[in-house]
Amino acid sequence: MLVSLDSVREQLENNGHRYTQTRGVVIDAIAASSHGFSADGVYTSLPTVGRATVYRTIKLLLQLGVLCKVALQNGSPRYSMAASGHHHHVICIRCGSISDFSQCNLDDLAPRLASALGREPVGHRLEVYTLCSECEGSPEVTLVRGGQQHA
Amino acid sequence: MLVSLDSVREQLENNGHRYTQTRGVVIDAIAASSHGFSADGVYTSLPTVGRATVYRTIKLLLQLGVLCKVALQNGSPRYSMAASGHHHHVICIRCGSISDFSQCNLDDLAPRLASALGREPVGHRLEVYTLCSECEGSPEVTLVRGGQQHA
DNA sequence: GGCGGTTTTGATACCAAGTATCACTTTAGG
DNA sequence: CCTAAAGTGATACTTGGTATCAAAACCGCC
Ligand SMILES: [Mn+2]
Ligand SMILES: [Mn+2]
Ligand SMILES: [Zn+2]
Ligand SMILES: [Zn+2]
Repeated sequence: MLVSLDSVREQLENNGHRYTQTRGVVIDAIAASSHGFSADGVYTSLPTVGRATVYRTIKLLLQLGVLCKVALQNGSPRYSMAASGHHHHVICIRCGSISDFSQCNLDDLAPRLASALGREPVGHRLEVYTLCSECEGSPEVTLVRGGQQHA
Repeated sequence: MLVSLDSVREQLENNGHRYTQTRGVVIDAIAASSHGFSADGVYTSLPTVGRATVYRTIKLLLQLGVLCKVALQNGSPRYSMAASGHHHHVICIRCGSISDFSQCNLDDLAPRLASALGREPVGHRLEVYTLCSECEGSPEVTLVRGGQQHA
């Protein structure tokens, strides 16, 4: 929803990949997913698409920068549509929903680290865990396989 | 090496766990490991100890705060002895060696995020990837299964 | 529309990093 | 030494993902 499907198509085609029927199905499912979906969730929601294809498509979209891969606090991987530019993620410890942020003073983190460490960072990962506003009041919901999201 | 084995024993016993023969063997292996070891590496280095026990022991040491678990850039998990206090990790993208840092301006990160997000962070993970000084010059070494370390 | 080369797909098998079970062994303590 | 509790390890299972490879889809060209 939050990303133009046509732009994903362009991303694919501009990089020598085809926008096939099957990829369209997967991408539609991803676009309809909540932030913080699992690969297995996409797979089980699409009985017509093979497991390998779902994982391959997600990997491709990661390479193209269309998706972000993040880790829940327990390490379990989740995906969400990539915001443009460098950013990080806030992840709900209960429902696994993901939101982006970039407004903090992390832009100067890299140079600070460079001087502190005497080496150039070539990348970093920052994930912040919190209880999202939807989850704050509801003590019932538990994070389940596939990533439980709010109704 | 960098941590007192006796203190690990105390940690265990103070928390109602036994310092068994087997745990001693695993902990010795871990203490002798370089920073950034893999569970499987410990397992295969100890033919007398069962796989489940290696993983269980590592899990226990994580719970006790004796070990840190970090992720390589590709997501593969590695472990290292925990420094005391809140800190983060610098990970070599080539050899997987891990060092700690805490001196950056990340202490004020949490409150900044709290106000930026309107929610309290309950935790965060920051991992910085770099090429360690040992790896900087050597174009040969490749990161292999189990975590290739410097000789 | 049909051809043919390239890409993609999906079933299957496999791998990596663990966890659940459960009978057996250790251990601490009396 | 006996016993109850804790720990161990073989085995099977799970989750997340990749390698293979024959079959299917795609694309440009005629
Ligand atoms: Mn993102
Ligand atoms: Mn550490
Ligand atoms: Zn939530
Ligand atoms: Zn290195």
